Amino acid sequence: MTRDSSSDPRQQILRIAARLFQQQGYDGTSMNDIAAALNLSKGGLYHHFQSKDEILFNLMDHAMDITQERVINPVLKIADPEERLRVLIKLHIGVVLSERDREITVMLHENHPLPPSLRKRINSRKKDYVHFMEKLIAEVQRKRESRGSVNARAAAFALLGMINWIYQWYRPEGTLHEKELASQYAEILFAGAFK
Amino acid sequence: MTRDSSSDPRQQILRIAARLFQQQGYDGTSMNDIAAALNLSKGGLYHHFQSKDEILFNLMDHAMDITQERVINPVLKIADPEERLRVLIKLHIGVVLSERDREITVMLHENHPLPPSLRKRINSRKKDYVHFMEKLIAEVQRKRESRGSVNARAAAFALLGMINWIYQWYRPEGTLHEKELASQYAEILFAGAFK
DNA sequence: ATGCAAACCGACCGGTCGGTCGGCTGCCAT
DNA sequence: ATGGCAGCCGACCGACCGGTCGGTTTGCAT
Repeated sequence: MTRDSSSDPRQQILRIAARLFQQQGYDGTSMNDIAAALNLSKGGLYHHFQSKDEILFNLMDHAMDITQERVINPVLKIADPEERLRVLIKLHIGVVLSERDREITVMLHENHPLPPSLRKRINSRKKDYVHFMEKLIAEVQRKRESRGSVNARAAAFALLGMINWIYQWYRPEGTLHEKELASQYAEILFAGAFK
Repeated sequence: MTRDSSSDPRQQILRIAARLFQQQGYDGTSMNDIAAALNLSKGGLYHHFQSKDEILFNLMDHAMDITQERVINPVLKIADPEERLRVLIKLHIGVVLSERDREITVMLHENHPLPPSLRKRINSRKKDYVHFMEKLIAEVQRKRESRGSVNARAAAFALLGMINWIYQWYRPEGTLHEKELASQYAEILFAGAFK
């Protein structure tokens, strides 16, 4: 198999880089750090990637792949819009909090000036996701015959903010955990905080 | 007047530094950049601040001062809890979007490893703010006799996320603007997106 | 006018960064 | 056996970084 991700050196480099970028930040992580964590020399590392920017771009692109596969695709199989939205919230939170998918928080936090063309490709994928959320919310609104007092676009950004901000404060040793967080956030979006 | 903020060189340095940090990031801005923007040499700049870290700390501390004066203090004058929460949302959004107060977004985004003691002071002020929000939400819940199905703490983090995330996507030339954003977000928190 | 401290300059330092390069090594097809 | 090439090493480069320092300018109190 030519696509074994565990042995593909590029995939492995991205995994390690994601961990380091998340822990120390993009600027705070040198190419030497990455190479050393892989038991590799810097020269050896440059055999697989042409630049640090290329690593960051592929990292972020991979983060969007993860979102596609672990959030969007599963959700698309659900027929009922309301249920679809609830599951989306749960899965999106799961991905943000996942110990494994560190690429996600790197993508959320780092807005390093990538070369414009690469930057546009990432931004475009992000926008697609917002639109997906917006349409889903609008669909639920239609089905619920809500008075339309809330703009679906604003609601999408609100939901995105709630969830994506979690990485800024979440600590595993804290009192709030993934499961309740998902149900709480869903409750807020569906009925507000004061039902 | 010894406390004229417009002529106090330290205040002016912080203002310029905030603008540069917001535009280029903390690591992407050199002490030379800051000095040049002030028509100053690097040596001259070090006459006012001992280190780059000291600038960042004072910037963040100032951001918390702004939050105190422009959000918390005005809100404390309001008697009715529900009205207090609505105004808090509006004022907090105003501060995040303010062209003038760039310190806020720098504080939101940069989590550069400050010396632990300084870091703790900032984190402590942030925590105070979360607690303030949480208590206010709990107060509204009590007054509304809500079924308590939503945890006030989770709601506080959700609200904080919605608002603080705005700087990540907001563009002045876009369709969503400050005023509607405030009313939309208040509506979502109070009654959900599907009333 | 003069003394003095705050403000400032610009050259400089050690160190680190992203990135380069010439050459070595081990595997695989022929 | 051998040619070729992906994978890798480690020494190296120029640029730039945060920070220092000795000396000069400036403005104000006396």
